[in-house]
Formats: sequence, structure tokens, C-alpha cells
Amino acid sequence: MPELPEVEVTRRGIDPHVSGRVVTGVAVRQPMLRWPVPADLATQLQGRTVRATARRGKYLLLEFEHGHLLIHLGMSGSLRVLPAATPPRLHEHVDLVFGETVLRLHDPRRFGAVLWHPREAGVLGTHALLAGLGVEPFDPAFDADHLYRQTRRRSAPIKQVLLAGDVVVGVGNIYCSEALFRARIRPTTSARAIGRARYALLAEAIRAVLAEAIDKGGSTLRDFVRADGARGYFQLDYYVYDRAGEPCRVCATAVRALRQGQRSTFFCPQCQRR
DNA sequence: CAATTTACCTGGGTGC
DNA sequence: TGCACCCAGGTAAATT
Repeated sequence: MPELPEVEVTRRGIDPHVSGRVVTGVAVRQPMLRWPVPADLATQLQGRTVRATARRGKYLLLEFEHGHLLIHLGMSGSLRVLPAATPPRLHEHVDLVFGETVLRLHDPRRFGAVLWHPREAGVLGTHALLAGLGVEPFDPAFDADHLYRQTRRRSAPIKQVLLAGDVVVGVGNIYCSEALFRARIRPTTSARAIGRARYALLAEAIRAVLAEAIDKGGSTLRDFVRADGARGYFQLDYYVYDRAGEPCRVCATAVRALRQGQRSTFFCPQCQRR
């Protein structure tokens, strides 16, 4: 599943192929993704230049003079840059053509999204899907004090508060379990029961896990394909994720699995006492 | 009202 | 071989 590291690696992968380049064509073969792809997308983008790429949480952004294109990869989406003449394959739903190359969205489960936010609709941050997002994990504002202050009225388990995305963005199911392990915090612990000192460990653990994954090119768990077409080679050496029953890499205690809000969670009962 | 929980979208993989 | 079922991320709706 694309989490923040995969989205960031994708952004870095496509940026040299799209930044500063003019959209010469748009093809939408399947408009029904998570939401409909705007019917006037071609009209909006034809002849326009991509000024820059950016990322907000797991949203990949293409910045134009007159607005922003939002791309979300959902749980099975990937972007590739290919020669424009390459015939589309199954589940390749949207093309942005840049002369001789094409940026192509592949998304079998269609949980992804392609949306247009015109500049006259206001600054990007006011978009309904972005307005409620928490702070970026690599923003200096993301620290122990932020986590502490934002969780005083949150009785829910820390795992679910992190996944909700309104405190900090980009911490998906896999890296959430990994970060909590590194911070030695049990996923079921109520967010408001955690103090500043332990939140300092957690903030650092989240940054470390995400940075490590970005550095190594993203997880290859399922659908991620590097933007240049090569397989992402990195598979994080998970401490706990998907390791139920296997020995903890630190203390050899059997890793446990549980369900929180329809999501699987993994933790070490010895290393993560509370 | 804010926080929390539940339902939902899709299709690949799995187990019967 | 077919088919019911599980699972995933993130949002909207429902509930507490």
C-alpha cells in the first residue's frame, strides 16, 4: 500500500519528467475512481505547464498556474512514466501526456483519486480533503508538545489517533505499528494517557521510520512501482508488522496481532508494556 | 459539539 | 473450477 514514503518516492520519481513541462493531452479511460475524475480535466490542463510537484500527507500535487491537480494513490495506485505510444494495460485509468512521454495512473482497486482544485476556489489548504489534515511529520512543528497538546481529549487508542490523520498525516497502518514499537508504546494505550517524554520518543520514531523508508525507496509490499518503471527494491525490515507469532527482533518474545477499528495491529507485549 | 465507531468502495489472494 | 470471504486507506455517515 502506498503510504507517505511511497508517495514521496513517487513524487521524486516523476518530478523530473513533469515539472516545467506542458500537458499536451489527457486521457481518462475509467472516470470512476474514489470520486469521479473531473469531466473537464482535459480542457483544464491542455496546454498548461506543471510548475512544480508537491505532497501533502498522501496527496500528490501537481501545481499549475491556475490550480492544483490532486492525485491520491489509494491502496493500490501507482504512477509510471512511459513512452507516450505505450498501449494502456488493464487498470491503467488516467494519462497525462507530456509530448513524447506519458504519466500513467494504474489503480486496480480504484480507491485512488484524481481531482482538480482551481485557483479561484481559494488556497489549496482550504480544499475539503486537505483542510482537516494534521501536521506533516517532517515539519518542525511536529514534536512532543504538538502530540501532547493535540491528544488531551483523545481517549481513543494511540494507534487509531495516529491513523486518523488529523494530528499528524502520513502514518499508515504499517509504519504506525513500526513507529509505536520503536517508541515502546503499546498500540492500545489511550492517547491522553501518554506524557510529553514518551511523545518525544514517538515523534522521533515516526520521523525515523518514514525517513528510513523514503531513503530506501519505499515498500514493495504490493503495488508500488517506481515512477521510472523499475520495481521499488526496498522492503523494510519490519520489527512487528505482519510478524504475528514470530519472535521479536529485540527480545524474542512472540509478536502479537490484534484488530483495532477493522485494522490489523502488531506489537511486542514485552517491549511495549504500556 | 467533538470524539469515536461503523460502513463503504474494489478486486487480488486464499481457502474450501 | 468456482465462489464466498477477508483485507486494505481514507472518507462520510452514524452514533456516542
